[in-house]
Amino acid sequence: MNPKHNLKQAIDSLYRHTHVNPEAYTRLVLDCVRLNDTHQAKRLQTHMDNNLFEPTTTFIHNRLLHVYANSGKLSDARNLFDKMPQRDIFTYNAMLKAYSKMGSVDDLLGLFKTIPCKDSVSYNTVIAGLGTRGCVSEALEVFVRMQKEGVEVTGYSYVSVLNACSRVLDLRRGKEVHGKVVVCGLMFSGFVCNALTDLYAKCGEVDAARWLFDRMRDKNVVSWNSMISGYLKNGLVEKCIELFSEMKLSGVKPDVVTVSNVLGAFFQMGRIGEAQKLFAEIEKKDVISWTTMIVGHVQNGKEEDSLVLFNEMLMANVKPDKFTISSVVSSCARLASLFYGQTIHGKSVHMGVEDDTLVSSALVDMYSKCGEPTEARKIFDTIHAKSTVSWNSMILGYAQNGKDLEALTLYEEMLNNGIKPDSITFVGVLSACIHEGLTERGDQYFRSMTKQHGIVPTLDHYACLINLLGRSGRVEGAFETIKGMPYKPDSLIWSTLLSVCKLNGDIEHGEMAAKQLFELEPNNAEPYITLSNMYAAKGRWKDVAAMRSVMNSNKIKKFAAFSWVELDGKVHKFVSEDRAHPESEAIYRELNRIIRKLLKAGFTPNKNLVLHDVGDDEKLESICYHSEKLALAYALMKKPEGRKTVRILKNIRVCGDCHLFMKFVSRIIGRTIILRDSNRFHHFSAGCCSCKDLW
DNA sequence: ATAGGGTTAG
Repeated sequence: MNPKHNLKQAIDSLYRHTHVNPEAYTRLVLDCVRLNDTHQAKRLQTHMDNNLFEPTTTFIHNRLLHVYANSGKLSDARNLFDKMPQRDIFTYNAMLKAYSKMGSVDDLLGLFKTIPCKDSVSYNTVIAGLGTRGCVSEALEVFVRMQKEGVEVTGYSYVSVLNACSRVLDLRRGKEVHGKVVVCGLMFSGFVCNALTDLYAKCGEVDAARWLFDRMRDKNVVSWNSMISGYLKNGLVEKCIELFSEMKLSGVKPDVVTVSNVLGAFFQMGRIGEAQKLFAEIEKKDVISWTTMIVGHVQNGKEEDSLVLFNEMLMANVKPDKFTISSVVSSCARLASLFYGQTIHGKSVHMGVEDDTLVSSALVDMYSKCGEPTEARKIFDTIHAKSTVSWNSMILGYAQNGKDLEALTLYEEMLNNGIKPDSITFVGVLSACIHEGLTERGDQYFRSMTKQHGIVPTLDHYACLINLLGRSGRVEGAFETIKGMPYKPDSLIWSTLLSVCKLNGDIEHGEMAAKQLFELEPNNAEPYITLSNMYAAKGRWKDVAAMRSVMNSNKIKKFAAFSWVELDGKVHKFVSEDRAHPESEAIYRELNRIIRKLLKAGFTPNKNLVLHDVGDDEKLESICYHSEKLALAYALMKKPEGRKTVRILKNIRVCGDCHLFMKFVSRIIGRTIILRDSNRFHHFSAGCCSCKDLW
């Protein structure tokens, strides 16, 4: 029947006897090895200890050690190793294996030094262990030493050392090893050739990899996978899919690794349907293929589907790991779904992965993007070994939520803790300065990047600087910055300039920025709308009309705007002037009630923010029923009582009228509103917004 | 008498 169950029963019966003959132990330990069953191995060892059984050879203990080593049970391995009366080369090699899988590099090298009679296997194990930790020079050192000491260098040695090189993309040293492989005549070994193919592919020399691949006599599934993943890593997505077709014709059966690679290729091309079809065809779906599906959906803006997939994965009894959890957490972040985010947070705690860098920073990001910087901070404070990534997530979280001074304080704290800031850190720091209007301080931070931290500013940082200068009225300075950049300005730079021009009513520079954007992104309606609104603000209706006719003749469509709210775990989506919701009538009644209340309190809709120069009544109509207002009305209607915060999400930037509207609602109706638009967070409370009216 | 070390995917 079930071999694992049989083993358990055999060991159960062992426990009913006190005297056991050595052959029985030998038989059982071999079963433990065959099934790699650490649990039964431990029970077996306990039984031997309890009965003071002292084996005459090292064999049984060595096999137990091997089971522990192979399943990463480092402490069990170490305990057994420490109390073994005699040790031979098999003992040492098994312990080396345990360290190379789990322990520190120091432990690994420390043990290696003490081994009295190292053989080829000892060397190969250490080289492999060093390689998986990215210690290439150490791995190479051991490799050289083994040659000097006359230990036999085998295919195993070459594969391990090549793997070390490819892990850190060290092609120069990899090529030296390649030379040695040729001299030794090991080019016909499949393992060695696969490792070489992988090395060249990973290091960006796809053609060299393909050359080797084409000359391989017996390509196995790993050969194909190495080449397919090489194409994918180098962005040759079509080649990757093409080779997959060739593979199917070759008669080598694709496995779950092949499919995971090809899935990645389909997702990169947005061919989601094909990815789903391919995924459905794999019989044995593992964590990685599920996670690839989840990540692929998130990358293609299908966050809800990624959560559905996550559920299906759990139903299929595949255990998620830290990669899965961090990607579903970021799915929740992008959806700003506090409900699911908290559920998955709970799951991560249960799994014990919440302290992992990947997971914890995703959690900090999730709570921040749900407008909960205080919760984010709680997570941040529990992280044991905070990495640059952890600090970055929290600094950015504060900055996104209008807690700009907290962001800057945290940055100073980061420096005091001796953590090195990186390029991302400064995006957070600079945007905090922008919103606080700290022009001088921001400028200093910008200069400190190169001077004190050796970080080359990217276009993102220049965009922050332009924002910083522009918002303090120095549009000319912002423009000079663009001219002085070591890069060609991209659309981000020009749209940043355009937005500060709008703030300053600087039509001259605004037109210049818009003109660049028209060329860089001919289908983007944003610059047309912004420029048009700038003209409208100055009453230049002729120019407004001209903009509209250009948009019409070039068939430029506004990006569909929508907002959504999450109520009791269900997402409700609205578009402008939406009548599709089943409770539409009630929603409009509620919204009109709110509008009347606000008008009495002095709210004046800002009619200049409408693109079309239509009649005033019509303007009012189209502006009053923007999607975020409908979402707000729905949320207030469904949750009228209590002081609960209303959270609304919007896929594009909030307009000035809606912003003013929300401020009024927070004061007159007395509810806190968190509105996340495509750009940042707006916390409305008592008539004020955390963005300080700059966005 | 028995035993060990290596390649591919997020």
